[in-house]
Amino acid sequence: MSLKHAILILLETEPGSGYDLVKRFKAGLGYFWNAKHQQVYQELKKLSEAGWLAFAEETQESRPDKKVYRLTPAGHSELLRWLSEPVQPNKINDALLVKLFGGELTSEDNLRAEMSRHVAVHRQTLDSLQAIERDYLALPAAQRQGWRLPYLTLRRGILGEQAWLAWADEVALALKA
Amino acid sequence: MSLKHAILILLETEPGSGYDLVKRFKAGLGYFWNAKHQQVYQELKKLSEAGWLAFAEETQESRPDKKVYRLTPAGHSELLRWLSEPVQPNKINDALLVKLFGGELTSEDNLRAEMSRHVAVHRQTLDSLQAIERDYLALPAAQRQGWRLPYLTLRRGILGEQAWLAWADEVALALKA
DNA sequence: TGCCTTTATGCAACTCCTTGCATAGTCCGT
DNA sequence: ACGGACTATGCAAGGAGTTGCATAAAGGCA
Repeated sequence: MSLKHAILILLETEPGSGYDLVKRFKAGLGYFWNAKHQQVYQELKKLSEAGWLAFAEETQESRPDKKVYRLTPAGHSELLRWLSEPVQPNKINDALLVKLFGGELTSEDNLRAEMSRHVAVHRQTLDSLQAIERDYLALPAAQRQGWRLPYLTLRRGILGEQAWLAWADEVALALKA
Repeated sequence: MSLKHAILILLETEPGSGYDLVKRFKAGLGYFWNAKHQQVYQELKKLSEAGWLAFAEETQESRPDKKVYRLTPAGHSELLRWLSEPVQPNKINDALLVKLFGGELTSEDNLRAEMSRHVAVHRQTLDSLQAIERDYLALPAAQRQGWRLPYLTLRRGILGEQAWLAWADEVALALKA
């Protein structure tokens, strides 16, 4: 759906290679849009064929050559078009909840163990989001201004993870009884 | 991934047709696992071919005939196997956040309008989850016991939607300035 | 010297999921 | 009498995303 447009947004800010984009996904957008390297490369190819991106091959010494992609005017207007139209509310597919829903068929120990694995992951995610938040809040106000929208997405991550962990406490209580 | 197992869980509780399952998805599991009718039918076919489900064709008068699916012993043990092994933490793909992340390229009016559309959806979801919660809490304790695990998944939905709406308030504040 | 990680890209094959179309009788409201 | 919603299933085609493999050179560590 919007992997296309996530890529356009990242390249609009700054041109880069597929490899680059994967790293940038991990650093920022990655908290709410996941993509493996394969998908990024495939999408870059499609976006070039559609005329939304152009690339220049850069030969490098002591490193593999790379393709640096940037938006074409058509890509830019496609991005503006997409931004102006409504996006679909998100659909949730959460295997953990499927498991819990059917949890009567397995042991509570199993469910508790599963929950602690997930709690560990969510706590770590929350920690790293909060570390990013601290860095952001330490910036001078002028610089904060430029990142205020990405910061709102970060807040979504933080509030979401906190709610998740609060829920996990409820579950822990219920599974103790 | 686990649409297969969501179907196995539903049919383990009670056999049913594809059409049935779609309705049951909407009524319960649907808040955390989405599937269109096509996917359900396709999956039922695959699960039968894999030997995890068996079906009986029921001819009906004044209604189309239907296929009633139920678990085979192989399906039952596959379900137990799946429940005993860890599930992957959920990955998030949220187009709204992509849009907000790149929101500098569009107007704040546009972003505010987008947010209110989504707020409306989330408020409605929260309402209907809370209605289900009220019904659950009104049951006698003995009956509540049987639904306590599905109830925990409902709580996830409620806490998640509340956190989403709290975030939306933060966004509204930030976009006002 | 040998192994792992990083840089950098991609094919092939697959599964998962969506979209559009098709069929066909019943029941309900207007 | 007609239109719409409900019951019930499915094909065909395509888009989205995953998994496994392949290549290849540089730099760090033991």
